[in-house]
Amino acid sequence: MRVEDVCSKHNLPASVAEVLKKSGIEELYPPQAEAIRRGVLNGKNMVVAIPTAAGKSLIAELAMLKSVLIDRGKCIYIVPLRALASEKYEDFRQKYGELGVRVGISTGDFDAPDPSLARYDILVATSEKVDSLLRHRAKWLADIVTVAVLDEVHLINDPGRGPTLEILTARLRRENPKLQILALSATISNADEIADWLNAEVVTSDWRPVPLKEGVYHRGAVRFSDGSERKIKTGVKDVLAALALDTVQEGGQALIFVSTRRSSQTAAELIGAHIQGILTHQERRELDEVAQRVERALGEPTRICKRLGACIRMGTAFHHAGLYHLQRKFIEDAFRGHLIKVICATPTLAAGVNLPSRRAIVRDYRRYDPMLGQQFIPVLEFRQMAGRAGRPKYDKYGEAILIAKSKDELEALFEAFIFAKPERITSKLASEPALRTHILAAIATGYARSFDGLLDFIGQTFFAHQHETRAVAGIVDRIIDYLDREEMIRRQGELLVATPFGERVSQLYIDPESGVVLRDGIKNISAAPPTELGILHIICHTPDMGLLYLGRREKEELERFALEHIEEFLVKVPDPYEDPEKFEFFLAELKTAKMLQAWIEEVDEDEIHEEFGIGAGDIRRAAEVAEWLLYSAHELAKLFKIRRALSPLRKLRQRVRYGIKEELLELVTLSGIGRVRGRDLYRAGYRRIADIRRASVEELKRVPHIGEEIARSIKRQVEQEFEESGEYRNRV
DNA sequence: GTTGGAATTCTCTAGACAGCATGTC
DNA sequence: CTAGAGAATTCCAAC
Repeated sequence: MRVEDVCSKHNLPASVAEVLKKSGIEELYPPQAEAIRRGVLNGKNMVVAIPTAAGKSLIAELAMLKSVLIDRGKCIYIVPLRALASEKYEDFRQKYGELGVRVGISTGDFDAPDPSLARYDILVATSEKVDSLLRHRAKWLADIVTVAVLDEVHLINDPGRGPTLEILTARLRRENPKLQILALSATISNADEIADWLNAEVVTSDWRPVPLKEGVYHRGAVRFSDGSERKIKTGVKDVLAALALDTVQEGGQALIFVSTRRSSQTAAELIGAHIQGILTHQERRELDEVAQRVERALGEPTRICKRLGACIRMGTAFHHAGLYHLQRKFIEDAFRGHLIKVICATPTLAAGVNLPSRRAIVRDYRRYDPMLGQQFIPVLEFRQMAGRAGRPKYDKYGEAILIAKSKDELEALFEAFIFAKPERITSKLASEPALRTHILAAIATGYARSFDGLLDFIGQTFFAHQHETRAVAGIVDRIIDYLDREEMIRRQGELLVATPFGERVSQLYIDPESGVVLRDGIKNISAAPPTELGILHIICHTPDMGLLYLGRREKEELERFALEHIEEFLVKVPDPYEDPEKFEFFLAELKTAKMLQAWIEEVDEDEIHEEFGIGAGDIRRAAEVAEWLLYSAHELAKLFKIRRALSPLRKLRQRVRYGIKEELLELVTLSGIGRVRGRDLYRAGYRRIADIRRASVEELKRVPHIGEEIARSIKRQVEQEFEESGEYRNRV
């Protein structure tokens, strides 16, 4: 089926076909053609469950273009990751911008100036962001959407985030019954069940644009499921290095999936030692540039940065969430550019951005679970890793390889992964934390106003499709009691109404439990001003804050530390003997709070890495969440009129945001000035905005990390400020 | 004593969404 | 209760 014919048949302008032709798309893939035949362009709902890279997105794109260009419709494209959102946003804008289609993006870290759909035809957003938008302007947004795309719907299976996806889908549909829903999924075994729920057609297929050979390595050879075999004879002893080298020698690349960050690092180093030798001079030079960029991604290179740099110079890299996101991006780009030959990654890469490779090696197909020990990873996850194999246009076929250590294991791996059916997706909505949040939101937005209304609302979710709605009646009842008791809602006869507290908690997008913790914490601030540690601990006590891993040897010291600071905590410290488990949690909270404190004391990232066992990426992520919670605490303090708490919370929020001591707060209000440059300026004697106003651009340029551009920019800013008000802000 | 390597014991374990108001290094 | 990789530590032989 040709794109051109599809366009003319469905009244799409010929320019659409031209635009797609430019991206190399003229002929539709079989699953895409199937979707057209089943009526995606006639407004049919559709579930598309096909492998990665089999062209799911284009199906949705055609449907969106039809809606936008012909019916003046508005579309939202919902993804599970920010990185995916920006990838889609760039892609859509680049491809369809010239058709006059206005594309916007809205995620927590990157928001269009006005994410209202009025300005855009297609809005790309994360599911939580869409949920949040619905909470702020419920009806209006849902009203105007004509096409909603749920990318990676199999995320419904995720206990933490799946419920959000169900809820927002149910809300969008109820608000606009004519809404066209397109659900895109990896191959799963119950796509039909989801289709049934959405009243949709199903397209399932195993078809791939680049054929995939799946096999298991054992004793010097890979046995593929099609019966073929490939001997690995590189002369290298280490199996992993041999498998990588084998494909690199023939001009391919390899992605290697391991289960821990540590493994990814050691594997990248080990393989690098073998790859290094076959790099050309040109490649070495370019790799060195990449390595330098990675090392300079954040101020002074830390130990991890240097290790990563060393790997990159050998043509390999490790990739995990401990890295700073820019570093990850550099690595991904260099791999796409065929420069980096091998990436050793944790599962980050399996579900992340598009990054194909000729060979995908799954070394660790087990993962540790604190409850259950080592467990096989889900087939679905293996499929996503394997699906990365095969670069369109470059490789004749892709190879996905598991590594067996014995003959028995060889057979077992074929059974457990290669021939196995992917799991069934099940709703995780019936969990208390998930329902707590969404029930409050439903009441706060007036979407449901009674017990029956709530059940009715839950009745439209995937959960109700898989179970009886009544199965959650008990939990719903308990949650209503809880919300009532904590004064987030009030009962007026049968009617349920949100209090201002409940409403604010719902809009802040925090867990109701977090709202309670923050409220009680700040109410405990007595006459004496709270300490940094006390506030940071409250933040970490909240279920929204992820906690750092508590090492065995750290406990004693933390316990001592807790005792020394026992006066500062704003909650009752649990008794280690009465409730050891709770006490463990407390220590983990304390460790996390200490880490944030180190961050705002401007402790070297390298030192934080050493002491707390986390990388730059982890620090930023924790700081980001903490900042959001500090803002929330501040808002609640306003609501409850706890004046004493306002200023400390405001200051701390800014400090956590930038990772700075209080003395830099003023400098950091300048755009372009953050943790590093702020400290450099301060050290050079520029401690206040007034100092900068007195300095010349030439003088400022002498400060480290400040060049012509930045110097001019901050000069401009301070002068402007002067003109505007005659004095500058003292406030934070 | 020192050194280098093997053997043994010990330790630790993936990922990443959200507010708000504008810009990190 | 579960498992395996990698780091840390101990052990031991050869000098």
